[in-house]
Amino acid sequence: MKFITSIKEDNIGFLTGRTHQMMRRVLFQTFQEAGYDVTLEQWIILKHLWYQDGLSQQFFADGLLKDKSSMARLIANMEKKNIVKRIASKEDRRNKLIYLTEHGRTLQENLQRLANNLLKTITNNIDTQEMDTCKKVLSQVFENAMNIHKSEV
Amino acid sequence: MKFITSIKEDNIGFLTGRTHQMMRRVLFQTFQEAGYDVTLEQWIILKHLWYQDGLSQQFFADGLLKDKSSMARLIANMEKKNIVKRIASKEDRRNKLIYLTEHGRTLQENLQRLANNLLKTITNNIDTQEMDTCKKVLSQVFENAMNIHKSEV
DNA sequence: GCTAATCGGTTGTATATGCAACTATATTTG
DNA sequence: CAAATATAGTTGCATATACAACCGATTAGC
Repeated sequence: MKFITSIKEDNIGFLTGRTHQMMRRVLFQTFQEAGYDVTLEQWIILKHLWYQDGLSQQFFADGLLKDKSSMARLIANMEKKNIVKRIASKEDRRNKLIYLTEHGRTLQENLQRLANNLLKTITNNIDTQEMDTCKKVLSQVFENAMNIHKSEV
Repeated sequence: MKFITSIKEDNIGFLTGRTHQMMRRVLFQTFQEAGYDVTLEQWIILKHLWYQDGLSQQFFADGLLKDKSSMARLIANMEKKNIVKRIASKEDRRNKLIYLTEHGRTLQENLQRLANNLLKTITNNIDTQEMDTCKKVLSQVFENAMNIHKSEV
């Protein structure tokens, strides 16, 4: 895919979108080339499951700010790939709790390594101070946007 | 949609994704509430068409770093809404040139105003210097990611 | 000039996402 | 306690995205 410089934008919205999209692609590509069919979104879920599993779909939907239907399908795809399994909670049968499968657990080490290396490569030539500023600004922009989002409900 | 603080990440990839997603939603919501059924992606195309139309799908695909099939469907959706029309080029009959419809042209003033106001609100409390640093870092991250992307082709 | 390679676009398949409507299961309330 | 309300999840529909396979038009190479 070629990059033609004709189209330029420098507003923060465009830059976050473009950067996110490219990072998303590169991460997926990195996983694929290592033989793992795992998307960025699945990987984010996995990271949390490695830390703690047995949480509900709704928990992830709330925590990651996605619609519950988006989360349902994301998890369904992961179940299809035998990375996770869903088990209805006995305390509250509405909840479906997400657990790693054996296979899902084995992915941790390699995916983590691949992702860490990639992040290192991608942020290698960037000043730490400036990166922190960037993160701070992004967090503030995010919060501002979320406040509008909420207030318009 | 509630925000549960249980899930925290502070790596640049997660932050750009989350921020982009929220800005995308809020922009769409703002347009919708003003009576315009226009997505962020459609709006980006529109901005360039207002500047210059009669360009091919492939031009936009290259310039915005999307697959040509993604662009084809994005433009098709805009055509369905009668915002743009596609006309095969006479010089090179492979090219489909994108033109604004009358209706598409009338959107400019209001959408631009809505988007500008939104951006102002969202970046209101952010230091200009820090915003510039943020943009610089995002651009660098983007380029780094793109170099990996290209190199792995 | 003819064949091969390239290019622009479309379509099928897959993933991610959100809204709305719906089901089933709690919880709240009168 | 029964009825109303709230919650978790699923499904239909719509959008955006990418890859692969394909078609038709154009260009390159011999």
